[in-house]
Amino acid sequence: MITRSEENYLKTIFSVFMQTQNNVSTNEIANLLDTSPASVTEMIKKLQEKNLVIYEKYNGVRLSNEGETKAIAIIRKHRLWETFLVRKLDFSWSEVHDIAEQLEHIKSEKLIDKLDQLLNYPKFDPHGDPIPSKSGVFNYQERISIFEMDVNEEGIIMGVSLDNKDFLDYLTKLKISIGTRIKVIEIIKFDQSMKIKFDSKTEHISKEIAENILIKIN
Amino acid sequence: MITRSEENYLKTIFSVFMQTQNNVSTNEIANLLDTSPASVTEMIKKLQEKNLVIYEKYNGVRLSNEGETKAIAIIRKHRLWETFLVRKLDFSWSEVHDIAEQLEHIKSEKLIDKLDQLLNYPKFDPHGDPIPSKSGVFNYQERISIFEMDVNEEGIIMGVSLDNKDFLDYLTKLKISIGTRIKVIEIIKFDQSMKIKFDSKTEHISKEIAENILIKIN
DNA sequence: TATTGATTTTAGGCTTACCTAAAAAAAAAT
DNA sequence: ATTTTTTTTTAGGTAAGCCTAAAATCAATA
Repeated sequence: MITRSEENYLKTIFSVFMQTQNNVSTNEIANLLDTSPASVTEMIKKLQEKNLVIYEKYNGVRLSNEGETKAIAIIRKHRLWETFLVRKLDFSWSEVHDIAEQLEHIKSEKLIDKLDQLLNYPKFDPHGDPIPSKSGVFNYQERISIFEMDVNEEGIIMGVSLDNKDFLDYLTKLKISIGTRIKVIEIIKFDQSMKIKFDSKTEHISKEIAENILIKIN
Repeated sequence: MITRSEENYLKTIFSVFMQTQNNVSTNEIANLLDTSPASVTEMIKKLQEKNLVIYEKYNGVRLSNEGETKAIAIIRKHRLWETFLVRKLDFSWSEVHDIAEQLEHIKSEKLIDKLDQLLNYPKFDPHGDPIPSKSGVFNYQERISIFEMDVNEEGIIMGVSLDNKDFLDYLTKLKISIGTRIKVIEIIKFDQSMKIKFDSKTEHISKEIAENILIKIN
């Protein structure tokens, strides 16, 4: 049996490894899970005992195949629950993260299969992140941030790289959501803020905002 | 903050007290929660510290008003989730108990409110048990077991008093469900088994089965 | 290359929720 | 009314998952 805490470690190691493709450091895990490095070392040893991670002292950790399978299953559950909360219970995309953090630990394969079916086998969650299939396959979509776009370039918003309530609420206020087609009008050199056009109106967004909105280029 | 384990104790104390109207004994809680009497004593003390129970050594325990409010909220969550699983995810009534045992501990008032709304504020769960309202009010329904009925008496099935998979699967096989109108045809003195008629067919059920099917008398 | 600084691990503790065994109290039976 | 049985509590222990402080190792720089 895998505990809730172990699941959180696996999920964290998975997502950091995804981004860096490098062994994940003790400190980084500690920061992300808001715990002490000492606790992380301890837990990593336990996960190693269970053959869920590959670990060498002072050299960071990465998931074993078995650990990766488990991590993907948790991410699948998290994203399916988020999709359910938004689509069926009318939550906004800024509210669902914390609830899904709890729901992702519910143990019932059948429940997830039925949820998947109810939602008609969604490929992306409300934030535009891919939902792995039951067999663990992700439907990746090449995306870049608005910040990486040039003046006059156009794109369709495909997701966000930050799951923070204030950020998402601000996007909602601007009426920016997944599927919105945008065009870069101007880039202000001084602070790297950007003027963008969408739905026939122009808005001015900061660098921080631009960096966290992801688009697919045509 | 109230832990998952504490919630399970409150729920257990509540449901036993409901049936007996007496202080609940340490042993009984231990049996129901499949734990040792010593652990129960320990936990009860903790709940007393938190003002969730009223306890006197060697004299059993009952819930305080605050404890009762908490217990009812958990039961509400459990029964709403069961209703959701059956109605929206097509689970059978025999499958939902264990999953709801997990889901009932999810902490989000808004989630429960939205679930309640999605299900159109149900008053009874799939087993015929009342779902307390948000304010904690139960919609009681006087019920007796088939076992208490006399020959030729009729009634409508309103629920079951046992949430056991084999029992519920058997009822499903017999095509007995909530709403079914039945009539007692014969009572076999020897083993107290009963012949009952419903949907224009006659079935023979044991005492154990009859005791756990609840009807409302006309 | 030696030293400084950052990271990681070890050592020893704490809390929660369990446990068993023994003691104490209550209830039942003689 | 005393003894026996049952129930409950106390005492002392365990594992999981966290902690801090100190030691060990690694990395960076003089």
